[in-house]
Amino acid sequence: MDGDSFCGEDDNFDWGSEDEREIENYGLSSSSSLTVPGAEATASSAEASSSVGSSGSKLIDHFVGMGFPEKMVAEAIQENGEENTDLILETLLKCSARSSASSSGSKLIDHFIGMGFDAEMVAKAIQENGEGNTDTILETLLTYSAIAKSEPKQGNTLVFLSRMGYTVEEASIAMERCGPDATIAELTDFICAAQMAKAADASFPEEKPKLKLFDDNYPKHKKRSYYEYDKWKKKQRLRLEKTMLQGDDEMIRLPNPMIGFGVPTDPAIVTRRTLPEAAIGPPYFYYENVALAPKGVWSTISRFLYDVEPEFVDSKYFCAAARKRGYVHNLPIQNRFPLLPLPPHTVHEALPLTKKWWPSWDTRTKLNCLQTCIGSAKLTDRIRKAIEDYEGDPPLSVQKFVLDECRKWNLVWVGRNKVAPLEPDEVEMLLGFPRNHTRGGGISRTDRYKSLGNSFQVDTVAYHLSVLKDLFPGGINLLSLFSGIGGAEVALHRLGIRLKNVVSVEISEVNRNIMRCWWEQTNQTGNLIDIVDVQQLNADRLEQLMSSFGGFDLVIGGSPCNNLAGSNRHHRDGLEGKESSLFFDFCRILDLVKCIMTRN
DNA sequence: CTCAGAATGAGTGTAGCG
DNA sequence: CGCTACACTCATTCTGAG
Repeated sequence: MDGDSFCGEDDNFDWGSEDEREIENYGLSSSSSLTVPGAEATASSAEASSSVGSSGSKLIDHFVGMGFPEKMVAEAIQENGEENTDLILETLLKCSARSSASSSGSKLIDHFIGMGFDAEMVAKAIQENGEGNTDTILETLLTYSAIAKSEPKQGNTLVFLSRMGYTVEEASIAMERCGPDATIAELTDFICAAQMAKAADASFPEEKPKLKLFDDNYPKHKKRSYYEYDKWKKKQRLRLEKTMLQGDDEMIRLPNPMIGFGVPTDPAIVTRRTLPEAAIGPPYFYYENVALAPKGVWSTISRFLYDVEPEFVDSKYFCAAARKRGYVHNLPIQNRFPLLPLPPHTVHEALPLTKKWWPSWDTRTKLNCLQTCIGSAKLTDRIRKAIEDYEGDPPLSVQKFVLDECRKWNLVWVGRNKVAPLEPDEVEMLLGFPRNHTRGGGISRTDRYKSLGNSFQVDTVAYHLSVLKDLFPGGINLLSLFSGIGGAEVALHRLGIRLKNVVSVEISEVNRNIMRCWWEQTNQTGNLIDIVDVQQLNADRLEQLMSSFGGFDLVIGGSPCNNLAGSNRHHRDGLEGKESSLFFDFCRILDLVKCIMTRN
């Protein structure tokens, strides 16, 4: 069943190749020097690898315990020697990939049980889906376990890895090998090493390697198994190794001031940069997310986006509200220009009516980040009551209370002793959207705040995208992922860049309506295609779309920040969180677009 | 059912200071 | 350099009113 295009028929695998040696060393370096994230998992994985090799039989047990047949293990050990467990594992992976098509039902059951699912559940799932399709079996199992609330962590990890494009088999083996507490980074690196071992099977000199992707059913198996991908992963891994060896020095640090490669008011010192070769378009891409994500997240994002260094920018240099975001893109950075007219840069300029009521002891000139929730009426009432007892300035303690709340909720002064949250249209204006962009059409006030809070700051993004105007005088074809209320589209439109064909992927119906509305109101001459779910966007669909208008010039999107954002008390799970892991769909789709573009 | 209000801190980075 | 205090954060979940 498995296409296994990277696992060639050639049995004469060169175990001494350079790649292999890197893999060989990799386990050691990763377990000895990975400090963040997940020191626990590292410890357990180091323990696992040191516990084997003490005796031959123990070694066999080890691999048998991972689900490999004893005979296969024995042969692999004979072939590679006892010392090198990593090489043994590669051999086993290779062999089991080959024999997976003929795997027996009981082996399959064991396989899923080994993943932590209940035996009865597994049997049922296999019966339901047949033995052939492990993917659907897994989905069924995940559904069961989601219902049963059993093993949510493992289930999530598997879903996550599968979303990244790995097969269930690869993922589950990695999970077994790295232990239950392994971080996603460790798991992906493990899988990567295994894939590279397999990729080395394919002879190297081919010049048009990616074509294999399209001859078998890629989207069905989601396997990212082509030469360029492996090359890419190799670079990523080398970089990761380097970062781990050098410790925290290589961790991505936020710039201070957060102006990226420059802002209109503070031109950059850096005007040139050298992009990694793999990052160079077409297409151009532009990825956005919150700057203050948990540690390690931006390293991973950068690593998955061709090692491009993120550009961290605070939108307070573009408008009257802060918005600290990281942008990973391969756009030129010379000759940027801002949208005109320049938006107001202070609260007083943005909201002139507040100036009259603004007390001298509130020294704010900028608002904090515009979020998805607003302060309540009760809070503003408490603040009024706290202040109105005093003739002049309230005591410092009261001032502090009021200021803290004002900063936390972005309250502004709208009357004597009266503060209030921003109105939705004020948020629209601050973010660079046309007035009433999100108003009407059946959207509630709460939803407006939510959609706006999740959006781009248009002036900031437009500044970065402005370089496209000269590059594409005739307009661009745009693939907009996680479009939301259309921040990217609005930015390009305001830059005067014609939108020829826009494929917009957005799961929220109200947001799609907002976008469609804007599209029609602004008399666009191009073509807008809606897609609901990024996960529907597979190779077939992309090829079909791209063949009709000849590829995308720009792939843009900010994937969900839910599990990265500091405001999230409940599920700040990092990139492997339920929503935030959609980042890997951005990567997957960008890779596909890149592939299709280079082929044509 | 929708909608709005209220309660729910941790994680991270930074400025200041000895 | 380490320490401390402080500031800030594209949110989720529950509850009650209508």
